[in-house]
Order: sequence, then structure tokens, then C-alpha cells
Amino acid sequence: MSITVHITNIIQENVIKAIQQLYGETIALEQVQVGATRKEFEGNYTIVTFPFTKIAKKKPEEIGEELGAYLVTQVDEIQAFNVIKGFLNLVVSNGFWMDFLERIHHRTDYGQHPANGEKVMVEFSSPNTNKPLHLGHIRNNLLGWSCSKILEAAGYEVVRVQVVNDRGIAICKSMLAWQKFGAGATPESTGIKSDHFVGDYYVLFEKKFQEEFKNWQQSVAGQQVFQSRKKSDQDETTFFKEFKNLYFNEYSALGAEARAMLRQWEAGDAATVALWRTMNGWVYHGFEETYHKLGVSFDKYYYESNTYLLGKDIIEDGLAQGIFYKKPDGSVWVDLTDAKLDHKVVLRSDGTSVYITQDLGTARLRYEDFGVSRMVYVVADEQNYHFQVLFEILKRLGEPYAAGLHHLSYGMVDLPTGKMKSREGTVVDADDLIAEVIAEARANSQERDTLSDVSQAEREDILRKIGLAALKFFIIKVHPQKRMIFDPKESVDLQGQTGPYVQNAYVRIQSVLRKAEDSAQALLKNPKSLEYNTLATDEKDLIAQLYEFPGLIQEAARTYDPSVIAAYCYTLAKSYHKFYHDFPILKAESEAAVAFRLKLCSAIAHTLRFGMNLLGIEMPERM
RNA sequence: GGUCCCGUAGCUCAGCUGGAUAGAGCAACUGACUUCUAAUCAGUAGGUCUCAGGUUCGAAUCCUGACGGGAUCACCA
Repeated sequence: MSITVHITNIIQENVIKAIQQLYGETIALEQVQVGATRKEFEGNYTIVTFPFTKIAKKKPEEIGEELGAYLVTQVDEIQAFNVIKGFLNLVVSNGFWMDFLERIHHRTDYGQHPANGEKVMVEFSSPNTNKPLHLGHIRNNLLGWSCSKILEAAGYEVVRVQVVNDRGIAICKSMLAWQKFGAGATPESTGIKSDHFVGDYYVLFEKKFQEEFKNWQQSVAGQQVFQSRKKSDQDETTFFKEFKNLYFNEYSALGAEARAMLRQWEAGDAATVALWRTMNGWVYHGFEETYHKLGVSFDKYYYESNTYLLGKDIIEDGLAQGIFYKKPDGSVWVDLTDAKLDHKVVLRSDGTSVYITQDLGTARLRYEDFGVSRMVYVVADEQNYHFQVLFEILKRLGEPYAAGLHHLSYGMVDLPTGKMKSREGTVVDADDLIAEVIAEARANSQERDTLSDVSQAEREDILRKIGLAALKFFIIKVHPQKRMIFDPKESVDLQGQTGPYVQNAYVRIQSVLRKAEDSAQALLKNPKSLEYNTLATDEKDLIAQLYEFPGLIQEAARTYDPSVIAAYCYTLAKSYHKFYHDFPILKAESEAAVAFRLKLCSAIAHTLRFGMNLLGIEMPERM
């Protein structure tokens, strides 16, 4: 976007001048409220005059009249005004809108801000390697991806990373189950997508473990434990449910084997490490396929197997600086009670790391790797407390990037029946879901029969774009902070406030431009459009909406909130659909009108495409 | 129990740095395709913005307190 000052700033500054001249008081910029004029009134921008009544000692209406008169004479872009109660509505001149459209209609990157020299890291996805990706990961990936795109559009250089949790007891469970029951099967030999293949062994382990646990519960040993350890009024079922973890760690044969495997892995046992590499390799292969389908990618992968020992040096730093303290047993703590965050262990008494030690170390490592001034962590809201603690510690340590840390926290995706639970088999698988939405788009398209003349490959590409748009838009349009409900049984909507609705506005424009053929190019360059001086309200509104786009991107970047871009794209598409319905374009009343409307269409198409791209949504040329 | 988040139409969601009559979509009902793609448009109906106080010229929006839902408060990750 050009460096031109937004018109609301011009208005604000002139209101300040007017108040100075008329009433002899100096006010701050923030005191001048300039908003968009509501549809029912005439005008583009509205100033609220109530706050000035004390300064002016006049009625809001009088102030409105006086300010309006001043602005019309002093500001070229303001053509007229009207006052309704305490609201001063300003009408921006046609010339201003026309000039603006002339400047941007050909720009495919309208909305892109110039580089600001700042580098920001966005961490997202961050899966465990024992299970395939599910609906929760989809929300995470979409938020992370669009957040990074928005930051780029706002002028940042972005580094996309993910931290892969590739170690620990969970992957050992899959490994063990495969070793014991797999009989040498591979993803290739079974034809199962490789991350699902590994996930199936994780599920198999849990199944075998449950069987073992059940048998033990009936055994003499199990009953003895129940009798001796149960709390007074606890029944058998409840007791054993709560006892599960302890059983795994202290009684289970399978548990012992899995833990032994983890120890061997940590000791660097060659065979165990080889198996671990093989199975994680399968998982990564499957993940990449899903990422590819989702349209996300990463610049750098951090593996916890490499980073889980990091952070010890930071502990030393913190102790030296007196930020941490050591307990007699050797464990290291931080006192964050003055930040309302309690005491927190940062190193175990045996000298090994806890989760946050690793995160401290990884933060510093990333800074050393990329020199970013900001880091955004896209992680579900169940970790809010963890990130408050992490950021507070990094701040106290005086890390150079500490002021630029942000936790993009998002709510869980619930099913109509409640939470997704893997144990109850209600987890919505990412690959299944993607396939379903595309199938839905296909079914819908067949009824419509508008794509019968395109090639098979092209049609599949279009359907893929439509299906994914439906899914992505549905998720992105909800404010990240809110929990959202997703009903997988009810097929994703393709009509109304949806991705395909926005795509359709774009497709209609492309269709018009195709119809205009050669003349379109000439008309798009035709300065005659400037002679079109009877701008209808709908046309003016469309240009005014386009005008707000760059500012909105900044807003979305500032608040790390992609949902505002989704809302914008929808509103713009809605306005266009109405315009398209009510106004002829190629058969407009004059050559100037045709040229103008084509430029308007072109600008809208570019903006919609750019905006949807920020959400990770591709635009088809037809549908 | 402490802390944090959420509560807006039957359903899914906007609006929340205080401003005009609280907006969309879905579902329901009515109408518009010989005219640039009807995945569209126009209309009807649907609200105690959870509740109660407070601040203000003005509160869905800010403050306090209830109520309801969720998360978290491990030498787990």
C-alpha cells in the first residue's frame, strides 16, 4: 500500500484544528471518534460530536454544523455533510474515490505493506508422532498459516517453524506394539497411509494394555492392591480408572517394556534408535501429505529429540542473576508470585529438565538461529498458564526478544456431542475430513453441472479448492479465542457465509472479464473511466471497502486474528454479489461506465484473491 | 478453592479501543434464472445481548457481583 495517509487521519487532524479555532481548546487525536457511516445515512465517515459538548458548551447538533462547515471548506476530499443528532456525517468526494480506484485496480498485491525490517517466527502444528493429525490440528494449522501470511502482508519477514514431539513414551508404545504384533508389516505392504499406520499400532498398544489391565484387576494381586489402596468410599471401577497411570508405571508388563524401550532410546541403543527412526519416518511422510493437502509448509523443524536437553545454561544464568533459587534437594525454582503466577519448578532435583526448561532453551536457540524480534506460538488454550509462565521468565531473564512473545491461544474444537475423545473414537481425522469436504463439493457441483466442459484434472482441482475453502473458512471465521462447535455429520455448508460464497464472487468477476475478452484489457487501461462521475451509492461503498483493506491487514497482524480478514472477505463478496445483481457491467450505459465498472471488478477480484490467500484459501477461475 | 477464557436469534457465528433502530449465515416461509455463472439476489419471521447492580449524555461493549460452560493450578508434556 502506498504511504498515503488514511483519510480518517486527515479528518481527525482537521477536527483538532477546527476545535482549536472554533472553541480555543486543544484535544488529542484519540478524542476524535471517526467511524464508518451506517448504511441508512448519507455519507462515508461519521464524527461523534457528543464528546465536544463540554468544550464547546453547545448542543451536539450545533457543533456538528460548525465542524461540518469547517471540514467542507478546509478538506478537499470532503464534499458535503449532514448532521443527525450528535452525529456528523461526512460525504467524501467522488474524485477521491475515483483517484484511489485508478491507483489500485491493476495491483494484484493490493494490501501488501512494504517490508518493515522486522523478523517474526510463527510456531504452529507441533504434533506428536504417535497419532495422525485430527480436527484440532487443522484449526491450529489454519490459524498458524494464516497468521504467518497476515504478518507477511503487514510487512514482516516470517519464519514458519514447528516443534515435533518425536520422543517420549507415546512413540515407544507404537514402536513396541509394532515390534510385538506387527509381524514386519509396513505402510507399503498394507497400503495404509503411513502416519495412520503408526497410529494404528498406538491404538493397538492401548488395546492390549487395557486387556492386560482388566485381567490384572481380576487377579489376586490386583484385588489386593484395590483393597489396600482404595479410598474409603471408592468403588472398584472408579479406583481402577484413577489407578491406570500408576498401574502402567509400576505393575504393567507392557508398561515396563515401553519404559525400558524409552530408556534404551535415551541410552542411544542402536536397534531402538533405528526402529524409532523408521517409525517416525513413516509418520513424517504421512504428515507431509496432510500438510500438502492443507496447503501449509514450514521453513524449519525443531525436533524435541534434539532440544529436550536444552535450557540448562539458562538455568545457570537465572541462578546467577538471582531470578531462580535452589531448594535443598537440588531442584531449581522460580518465584512468580508477584506476577500472580505462583512458584514453578524449572529443573528437577535429579538435574533433569522439565517441559518449561526445554521451552526456555528452545526459545533462545530459535533466536540464535534466526534473530527474530518476535515469536508467535500457536498452541491451544489449555496451555495459557504455561505460556504466561514461560514469557514471564524470559522477560525476567532479559532475553532480547522477550517483548515480542505472543501466545496465539485458541479454543478447542468441540463436536455437538462434546469434546473429541480418542478413547471413545470420536476424534475427527484430518485426512478423512479433507476427503469429505471435497466429496461434498463434488456432489454439489454435479447437481449444478457447470463444469462438464472442463477436463477431469481441472475439475478435480476446482473441487479441491471449493471443498477446502468451505472447511478453512468455516474454521477461520471464528475468533481464535472461542471454542467452536463442528458437526462432522452435517456436511460443510457451501452456501451463505462460506468460503465458496467468496470464491463465487471472484469467479463471477473472472467470467465477466473473460466475456469482455480483448476489449477488457483496453478498457482497464481506459482513462475514460474517470469521466464516469455518477458514482452510485453501491459503487462508492465498494470502493470505500477496498480502501479499508490495508488498514485491516495491519489490525489483523496487530491482534494476530485471521477472523477479521475472513469477515472482510465475506462482506466484500456480499457487496459485490449485490452490485453484480443490480448493475450491468459490460452493458453499462456508457463506455466510461463500462471501463469504470471493469476496473472496480478487477480491484475487487485482486483484493478477494489476496485476502483469501491470507487465509490459505485458493481461488478457482470458475466453479 | 485460586487464576484465566467463554455466555448475543432455534442452530453456527459477527459486533466488544462505549455512540444512531444489536448484524450475518443456516434452518422455515415468499419471490426473482430467454439478459455479464442462481454456490446468487430481494423479502417475511426470529432478541430480556445469561442475570443483578454501578459508571456515563449514552452500555452487548467498561467496572463489581452472581449464575452457567470450559481450561488450568504436576519434579507430565
